[in-house]
Parts: sequence; C-alpha cells; structure tokens
Amino acid sequence: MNLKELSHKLGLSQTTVSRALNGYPEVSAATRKRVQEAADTFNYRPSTRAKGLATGQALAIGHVIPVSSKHEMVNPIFGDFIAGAGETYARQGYEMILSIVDDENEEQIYRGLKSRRAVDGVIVHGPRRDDYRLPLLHELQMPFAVHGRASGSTTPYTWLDVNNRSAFERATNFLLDLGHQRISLINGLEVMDFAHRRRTGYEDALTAHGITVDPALMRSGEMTEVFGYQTTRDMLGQDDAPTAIVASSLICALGARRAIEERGLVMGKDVSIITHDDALSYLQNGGEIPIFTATRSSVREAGRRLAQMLLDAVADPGRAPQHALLEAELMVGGSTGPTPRKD
Amino acid sequence: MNLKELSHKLGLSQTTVSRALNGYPEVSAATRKRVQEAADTFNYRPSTRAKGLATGQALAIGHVIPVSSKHEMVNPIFGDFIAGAGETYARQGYEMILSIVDDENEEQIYRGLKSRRAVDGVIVHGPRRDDYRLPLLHELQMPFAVHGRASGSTTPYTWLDVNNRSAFERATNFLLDLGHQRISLINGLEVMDFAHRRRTGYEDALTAHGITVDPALMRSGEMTEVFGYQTTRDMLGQDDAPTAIVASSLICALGARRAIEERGLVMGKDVSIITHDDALSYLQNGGEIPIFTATRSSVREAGRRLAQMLLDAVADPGRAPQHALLEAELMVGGSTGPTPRKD
DNA sequence: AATCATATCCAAAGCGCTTTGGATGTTCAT
DNA sequence: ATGAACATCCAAAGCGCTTTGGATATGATT
Repeated sequence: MNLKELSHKLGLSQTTVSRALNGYPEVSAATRKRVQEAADTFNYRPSTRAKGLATGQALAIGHVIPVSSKHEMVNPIFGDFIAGAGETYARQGYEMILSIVDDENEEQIYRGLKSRRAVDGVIVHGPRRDDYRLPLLHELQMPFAVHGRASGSTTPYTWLDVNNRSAFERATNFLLDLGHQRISLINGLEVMDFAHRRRTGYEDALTAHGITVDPALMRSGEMTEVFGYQTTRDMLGQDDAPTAIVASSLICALGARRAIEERGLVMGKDVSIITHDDALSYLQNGGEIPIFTATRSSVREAGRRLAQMLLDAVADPGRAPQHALLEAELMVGGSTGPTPRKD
Repeated sequence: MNLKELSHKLGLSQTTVSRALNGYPEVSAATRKRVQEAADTFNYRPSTRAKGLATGQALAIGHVIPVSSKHEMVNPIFGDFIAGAGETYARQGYEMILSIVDDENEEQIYRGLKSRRAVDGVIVHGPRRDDYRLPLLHELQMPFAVHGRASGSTTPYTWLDVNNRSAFERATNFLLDLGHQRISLINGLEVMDFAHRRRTGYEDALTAHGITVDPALMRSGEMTEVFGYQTTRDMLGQDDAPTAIVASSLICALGARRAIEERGLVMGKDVSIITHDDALSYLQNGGEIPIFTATRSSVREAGRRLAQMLLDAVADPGRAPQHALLEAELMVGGSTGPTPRKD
C-alpha cells in the first residue's frame, strides 16, 4: 500500500492524505479522521526512502563502532549503550544504522555516510585523545555527539561523559582511607580518552596523599578478563606487591579476582579491589550487596540521553553544543577492606 | 555532489554516468575511466535513498534485537554476532539497521519495517520454541534468516545454528566418563529454543548411562553471573549436591565458580564445570590453556555466515532455504576432573 | 448582491537515482 | 555506395513521497 493507492481508495488527492497524516492544518477534522482510520486498517506507512528523498532528511542516526583490528575486540558496553539509544530513536521515529569497522578505515565510513546521505547524524564511540574524527566530522558538516570526550579538541561539540577523573580519584581515596599505600591501577588502553582521565584521577589522589606514583603498579591494555588476570598475577608476584587494585571494568576485576584467589589470597582481606561498573545488564555486580566495591554509572542511561542530545542537535542545527557530565555513584561491596597488617 | 552535477561537469548525460559507474556495457572503456576518476576526485557516492527508490531495493538488512522487558537484559553475544554480520554487509554494500525492542511489541516492528520498505530482509535473533515470528515473516513475505532454530515451524526457512544437542550431550558424556553421577544443568530460559535443545542433549546422555534425570539439578533462567552464582550456591547446599555442572554460558560459569569457591571448594577438584563458550572477544576463556573445559563455537563467525546466507536469499528469492549446523569443539581446560572420592 | 476572508482540497513539480526506448554515428559485408 | 549491425550516448519517465501555488466552495461582511 502506498500513498497513491491509499488516496485513490479514499477519493482524495495525495496532497490531502499526506497532510492529514502529517498533522498539517489545511485538512478538516472529519477528513483527517477518515484518512487516519484508512491508514490504520490498510497498515499504511510512508516509505522511509521516499520520505527522506522528498524532505532531504535521512531519519536515521549512524553508530560507527570501531573494532580493534588487532584483537577483533568489540567493546562489551556497546550492547547496552545501543539498547539505550535505540529506545530514544524508536520513540522519535528514527532508524539506527550501524557500521562495525576496524579502526583502520573508519574515516572512509564517515565519508561514505555523508556522501550517500545515509544518516542525519552520528554517535562517536570510544573517543581517543586528540581524536581525528572530530575535526573530520566538522569538516564534513555532519552533526555528531560523542560518548565520552576527546581532550585536545579546540572547537566545541556535543558530548556526554562519566566524570572519570573524579570517579577514580574517589575510588583511590576510598582505598587510601582504608590505609592502603601500594595501590595498583588496571586501566584501559591509554590512547582512549577515558583511560587517560581515569589515570589522572588516580594519580591526583595519590599525589594529594603524598604518595609518589609508581609506574610498576600501573598497567593498561584491552580490558578483558585475561588482561585483568595476567596483570594482577604479575604484580602480586613482584616484590612490594600492591595491597589494593583500582580496576577499570568489572570484567577486568573478575580476572583480577581469579589471580588473587589463585595465589590463595582472599579478596577484600589480603587484596582489595575497587572497580568501575557500567551496570551492564548481563553482568550485574552481584545482587543486593555488590560483590565488588565500585563506582557505578549506567551506560544504558548514557545511551538514552546522548541519543536525545544528538536528535536535538539535528533538529536545531543552530543550537550550541550540549554537554552532560555524569557523576558515578560509589557502591561499597565486599571486595575492599583495610590494609592487611604485615606479620 | 550528486549525479546531475557530476554528469554536468563531465559533459555527459546522467544515464551514461550512472551506467559507467554501475558497470553496464553500453559505455566505452575510455568514458568509463573518465567517469570513474571524476567520481573519485569529487568523492561522489549515489544517495542510498534515491537508489533504493529507483531500484525498489533497500540495500539494508534489519536486525531486531529483542530485549527482555522484565530484566532489560541484552544478550551479551549480540555484540560479537553483529560484528561478524557487519563485516559481511560492509563487503557487499549493505547497511545494517538495528531495532532494539522489548519483546512485547516486536510484531509491530516487523510490520513497520515491511510497510516502510526499510529493509530487504531481517535476521531473527533468539528464536523461541514455536516462534510466532516465523509465520509472521512468511505472511509478510519478508526474507529472513534465523540465528538458531525454532522447533515447531512447519515451513522451511534459512537458519544457522550450533548443534546444541550434540554439544551438550558430549559435554555431559565427558563428565560421566570422569565418573560423575550427580551432574547439574544450569540452562538458559526454557522458552528459548537453544535451551531446550541443550537440555535434550544433557538428558539423552544421562539416560544413555542409565541415570535418571533429577529435576532438582536442573535450573533455567537468564544467563547472568548472578544466576550462575545463586543456583550453584543453592544446589551445593542441598543434600546429595552435584559434583559437576554443565553451564550454558561462560558468564554463568563465572558465577558458578564464585559459589564453589565461596564454599571453600576447589573447581576442577571438588566440583567440575563444563560450559558452552561463544568465543566472545571480551570474555575469552583464558589464554592458551582454557580456564573452563568448554564446548566452543564462535558467534562472530556465525554472524558472518548467517548474514551471507540471508544476502543470498535476498538476491535470489527463488532459491531453497539454506541451513548450517555448526559443531562445537570441545576444549579441555582446568575446570574438570574426576569425581572426588567420598571420605 | 458584490466582495472578501477562510476553509478545504488538488495538480504538478521536485528530491536523486535507474532504466526504457530511442537517436546518432561507425564499421563492415555486399 | 548501401543497408545491417553495432557501439555509444541521451531524453524522459518513474520510484513514493512532500510541498508550492493555486482552485473552488462556503460563509461572513459590506
């Protein structure tokens, strides 16, 4: 069923039917109702493509998901983020189109989306420091919103981020207050902006307590379970091993716990862990009582909100870029405790 | 840059330029080359919408991801599956459009995709037993391919599935051969087709060894870490507790291990675990030596292949539905061992 | 009764492509 | 030289919508 057929059935012009359906005032209430009902019974929905051609809009938002070409690693937060964003799009009649691309030829993807006029805007995932994508998108005049931030950008842009610095500062302080002095940081890849901010928070807290930062206690890499395990095992094997760990993700923390227990140590007693928790639906941090003490911020909620911010920007290209800085909440679980006394 | 402008620049008609770019024979080699180069330098790409309108194709495949409305749970395999499928689409110039939808009004989504002519076909995720979506898509005449199977469907359809029955039969046999008699099954929700098949494999193995299936040892639920933990804790607290567990996912298995260790037991010695491993990029089952003994099948590879099967079906609507049944490989890790002797 | 505003509808153009049905040269055998 | 066969290109229609610029009818105003 298309417009032509529908308007024929109703004995009206395409113009009138289109206007009735799109809420224009030049249609009598009676006619509008009649059209509305006919559209429902015949299950008529305008073709997105035709509508897009006519209006110049795509009615779609692009998500370009970079996949590490080295490890073929898909960021595990991506599912929940997308789920959140999808809710927003569905409510506003937008489509979400997804490009999974290894980070080598990401630029081509953006150019393609632009020149094919496939989307009205894009969400930038996993921003790096001095991310080249921001100037690129500016140049392409493609509206965008960033999940995270990219320090080093000179022009303003729309973003939503967790306050990673303050979260990790707080996490580190929490451990310091428990008496820990040797605190390790298991971080994401340092090219990622969030990882850099987290490190800053961690270092600031240490420095403020007069503790010098020890590079031997800081590791960064792709945040897998195995990475958490290996780095923890390594560090626990060192002389002057850490008594506490700040981990960048729950998955890392799981690996860290494995290494701790493998050595016959007890988490929360011999070694404390505090982690960041993205509140992923399939990997909750325990039930009522969290397993891990954690700084927590829902990535799904982030998806919902950032999508809305982008749609706002698309609807009104003139408006100033919006920002949102979310504060993570600290949840005390069973993985942290006072420094073990040296016997 | 659009076709009109480009053809103007070249002093050619739109027809000729279009044909040159699309590989039609009615164009001289010299002209084609000239056109090709101009397209490159001006970064011309035909508008997907206009092309779609003209050809009647959408050049897009829809993925409808059901999200449990109760738990807002996004299936964790989804990211990797999508990544695989995305590779295939990118190679063939298709777009992937994603709808995240709570399973209540999934039907509306399919009808919408059809009537808006937004996609050329869809991938069905998470098939249930007697899934209503298959007859629905048939009725809508929408090409589709199923990740998994839906027992109970009368008409043939395109699918790709892991041989869940044989994988779980094999896993159970592996434990039986180690001497285990009390073997528990921690399964996904039983409405899901895969969970049912897995149970069948498990039960078949037990029965073949003359062991009666004990409902007290079988649990099913959404496969989270917490679910694995709680069910394991429960069962280990029972009289006549299991000495081995067959788990449906690595995440469940992580929870099971937590419960085991919490009781002061040792995995692989006091209690064995064998799990299914989807080879997710962020949750590898250890490094060289697997942590868990597991049946393994890459969900990413599944995405790649199923996407191709769907594109084939779209390209040639007449062809008979294709199937692919993948056999999982068994990887022996450290989580299994002989039955502990009763002291 | 003539004029005008208002309400209601419609024909046709246009969005950027593909594709049909020619038109115009060129080449070759006769 | 002549017509057939081929190579190469183009004008225009059509895909399914929105939107511009009227047309017509109705009722209020003078």
